[in-house]
Amino acid sequence: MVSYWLMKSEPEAYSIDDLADEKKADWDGVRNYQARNFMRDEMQVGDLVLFYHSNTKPPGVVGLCRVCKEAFPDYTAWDRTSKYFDPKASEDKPIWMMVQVEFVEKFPRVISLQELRDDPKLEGLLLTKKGQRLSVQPVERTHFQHIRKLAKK
DNA sequence: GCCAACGTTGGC
DNA sequence: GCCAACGTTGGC
Repeated sequence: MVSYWLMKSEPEAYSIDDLADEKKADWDGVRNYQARNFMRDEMQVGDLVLFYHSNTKPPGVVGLCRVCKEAFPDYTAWDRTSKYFDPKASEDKPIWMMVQVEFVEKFPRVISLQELRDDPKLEGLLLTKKGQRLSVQPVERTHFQHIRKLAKK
C-alpha cells in the first residue's frame, strides 16, 4: 500500500532541479525526531513524495519523487565537515536516519503555498496548519491526488 | 531582516 | 520534571 508524503527543502540547499540532474538523493540533514520517525518507521519503497521548496518565493510544491531505499543511518551526522554534524551521533549510534528518493517529475508549474491554503479541497493538509513546520510529513491520498491534478492545470 | 511558533537544552 | 533561555524554521 503506497503512502504519500511531503518533504521540504530549501532550493539553495537542494532543489527539484538538483534531483532531476542526479536522479537519486539521500535525504540527509533531517534533525527533528518526528520527521525522522516518519522516515524510519513508516516510509516504504514506492511511496510517493511531494517535493516542496521552502524559504523561497513563492514557497510551494514543485515536483514529485519516490522513495527508492528505506531508512538507513544519516552518515552526515558523524561527518565533522558536514553542516549536519551532530556530536552525539556516531556510526554505532547513528541517531538520525534518512531515506533515498528518486526523481519522478518536475511539475510544469509551482503550486504555491498560498494556492494550497486557499483551496477548500485541501482543508486539513498538515502543511497549511498554523505553526506546523515539520520537514517530513504525511499527506492524505485525496489531498495528494488533488495536488497532482492542480499541477497539470 | 523580522519575528512567531516551535523544539531543545540545561540549571535547579 | 519544570521551565527559562536559546536556537531553528520558514513565511512574510
